[in-house]
Amino acid sequence: MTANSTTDLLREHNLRPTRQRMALAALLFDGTARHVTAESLHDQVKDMGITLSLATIYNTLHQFTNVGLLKEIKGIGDAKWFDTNIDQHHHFFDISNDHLIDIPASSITISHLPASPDGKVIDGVDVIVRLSDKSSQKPSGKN
Amino acid sequence: MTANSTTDLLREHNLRPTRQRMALAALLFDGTARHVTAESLHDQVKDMGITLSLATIYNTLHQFTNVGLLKEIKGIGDAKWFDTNIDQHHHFFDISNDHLIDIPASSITISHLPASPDGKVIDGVDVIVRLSDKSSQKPSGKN
DNA sequence: ACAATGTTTAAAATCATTCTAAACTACTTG
DNA sequence: CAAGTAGTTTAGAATGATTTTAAACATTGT
Ligand SMILES: [Mn+2]
Ligand SMILES: [Mn+2]
Ligand SMILES: [Zn+2]
Ligand SMILES: [Zn+2]
Repeated sequence: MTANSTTDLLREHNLRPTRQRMALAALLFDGTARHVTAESLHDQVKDMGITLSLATIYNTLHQFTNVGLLKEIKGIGDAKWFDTNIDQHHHFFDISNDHLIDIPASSITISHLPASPDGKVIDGVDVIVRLSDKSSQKPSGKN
Repeated sequence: MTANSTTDLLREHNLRPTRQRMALAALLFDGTARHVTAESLHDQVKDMGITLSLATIYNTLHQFTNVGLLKEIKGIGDAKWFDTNIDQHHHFFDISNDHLIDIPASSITISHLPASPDGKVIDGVDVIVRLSDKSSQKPSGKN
């Protein structure tokens, strides 16, 4: 991704192309699916020798989310995650290394969902499939 | 639920029937399905005129979880929830009032789940169906 | 260049949760 | 019923993720 297309991306979303936002947008929107936390992103930019405050990371992640460039995922581990895949989809969550893997909404079928309570409407469905290592077996009933 | 059966319940799980644990167990294990956070439970006992510290609520919720009397639910709102329904099941989450409603695992069917990555095994599947009020429509494409 | 507005940042604040260590209570033994 | 021991409760401090504040700084339009 060129510096120029990153500038355009930001401008198209009414965000000034500051040094900080350029760095983060270049990292995030390189075309590959990414799942980051504020901390993981902070560490990633630090590793590239770029210094920017954690508050800016939070600001920027929220701004990107507000303009529809990112989606927020809650309920994974202790921190909030941000997802460059903004399509409605689900996740594998590998608890052994805190990694998220996308599951396209189309590759999962949920049937027999009970009717919503009266006056309520379904806003969305989130499926999280927890993964662990084959070796570290869950304790079974008898032992 | 009698005071005595609450005592027995605690003893069966090697927990001394203290005043605090008796009050919490009586509230939680009355046979109805309950979803609580530490704060909501704290407020509930306070309303009954019982005083006990938030640290004790946390301690007790964890102890009850450890002995299998409760199940912890993560990923709902900002706080941890504890569930008196310890069977594997799913949830409706009403975002307008922060209420959880159980969905029995048997009343939902998930098919076509992609294969787990190599060396990984499925540890569990959590489905959260977000509910909102029929009136408060989500903004649609055109308006 | 100038003003206006948007952005970044260090530092403080917030909020849920956990930890610490001292006071207290329940259970056991004599 | 002591007294001892182990388990429990609690206030308050600590933690960790996130948000807020307000002052410095950068970008944009004129
Ligand atoms: Mn960091
Ligand atoms: Mn409270
Ligand atoms: Zn994703
Ligand atoms: Zn439940």
